[in-house]
Amino acid sequence: MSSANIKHLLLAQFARLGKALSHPNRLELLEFLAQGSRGVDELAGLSGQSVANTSQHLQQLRQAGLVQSRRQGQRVLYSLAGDDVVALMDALRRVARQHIPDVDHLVHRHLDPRDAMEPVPVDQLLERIRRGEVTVVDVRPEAEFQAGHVPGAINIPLDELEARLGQLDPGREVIAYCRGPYCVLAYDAVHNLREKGFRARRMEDGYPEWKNAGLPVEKAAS
Amino acid sequence: MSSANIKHLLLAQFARLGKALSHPNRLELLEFLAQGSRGVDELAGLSGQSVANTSQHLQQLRQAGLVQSRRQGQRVLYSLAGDDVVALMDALRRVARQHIPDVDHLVHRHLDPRDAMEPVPVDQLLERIRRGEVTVVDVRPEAEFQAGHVPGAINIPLDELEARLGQLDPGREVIAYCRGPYCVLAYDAVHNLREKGFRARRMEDGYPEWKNAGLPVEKAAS
DNA sequence: TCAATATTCAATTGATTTATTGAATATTGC
DNA sequence: GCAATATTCAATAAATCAATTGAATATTGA
Repeated sequence: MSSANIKHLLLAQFARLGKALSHPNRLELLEFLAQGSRGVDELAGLSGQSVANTSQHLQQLRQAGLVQSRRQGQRVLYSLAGDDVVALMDALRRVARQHIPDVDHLVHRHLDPRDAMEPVPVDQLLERIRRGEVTVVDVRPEAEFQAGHVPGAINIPLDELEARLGQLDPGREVIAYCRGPYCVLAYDAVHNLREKGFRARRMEDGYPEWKNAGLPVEKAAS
Repeated sequence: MSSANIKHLLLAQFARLGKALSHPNRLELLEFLAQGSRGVDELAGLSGQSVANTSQHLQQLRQAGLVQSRRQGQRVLYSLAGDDVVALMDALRRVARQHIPDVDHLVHRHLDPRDAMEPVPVDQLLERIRRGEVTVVDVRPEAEFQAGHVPGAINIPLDELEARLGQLDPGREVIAYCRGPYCVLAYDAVHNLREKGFRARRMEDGYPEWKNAGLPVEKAAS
């Protein structure tokens, strides 16, 4: 086999990977999976598409090598193929933010300028949690929270934030986080909390990055 | 605008990036561009496709934000949008190698096992070049060499290697490199050189990574 | 074994993508 | 201004992809 042929075979394989990343639905599935294993039905619900459609997208992701599946009883659980997939998605987001004006624009328009200036770095946060200096709020839906979350965090999905403000100590700073650096839930939460008079900041990055950094993780009792 | 809408707008933008990475021809163009600026005509020649086709792929890459173009006289010069694009391609290759059995297989089948074991790390190499301990051979085509290469390297395209063995000092170790960690030219060169009795190893990674690491670069006089 | 649940397969339709071709545009050198 | 060169645009046909629908498969619990 000639070098040129090998080169083109390799390029074809890389392109298959790119193709898997070329549909919004699949990217959304990858984002959910970055938070933990999920069944097809569950993913269909989270992404708001039909089960059959979800299944087909998942199979494309699996054929591309981005996710893997294992059977557990009646259900088939999907999960990311490895941490390097998270790194790949991160590289994708980074390029998008850097070189597509719309992306940077969309993100910035939707956040209080101070939020952008004061994200809490992940490494400092762990120490502050241990000292009990901050209230950490996970604003993702309950299902995602139960699959794994930052130790000591309490789960208040964004929808319920206003109704459950009473659970928060007004004297302590609140740190909000969600699915990742581009997840806007945390931005919205910080914005709302500040309007109510809380000191609030968002965690830089989200749960997938936290988990991926090897930091401790807490799970709901099953 | 609701958070959900923003999220889907962002996903659509990320997907556009993925789509740009979903065709082998475009990936090949990106690999050439990782070595320096090139004109459309030149890229068409290098990748062996029509000029019109090349132009259209380049425009897709530009719309996706992966490359940029500037006019210089009659020609339009294309180049990568930034270093993060190299990082993205690297993440893509890494995932492919890790999770697509064929890719790892293709790469390994084509190299002498010792080559895999003894790649020369880039950081050590610079010092050894300065001390004149090694002969560095750039096995890429001449046009790519002239656009930029490792300081002190000599250019012997793979085709000409056998005919030009006389230019190499048999007493000095030869280090071969080409376009990147997946470029097979360097593997082939090392293999051929060893058959002729030379001590030869390949440089880990290739010219784009060398340049991207901020290491010194030499260019042909223009 | 049988019904119930979860997932996958298969077939269809409409939309998108690719390579090719030839024409159109922009810049240089005369 | 005019010819020559480099690049881009526009239109086409073949190929591929996405969402929907209904059927098929596999596992659990009775």
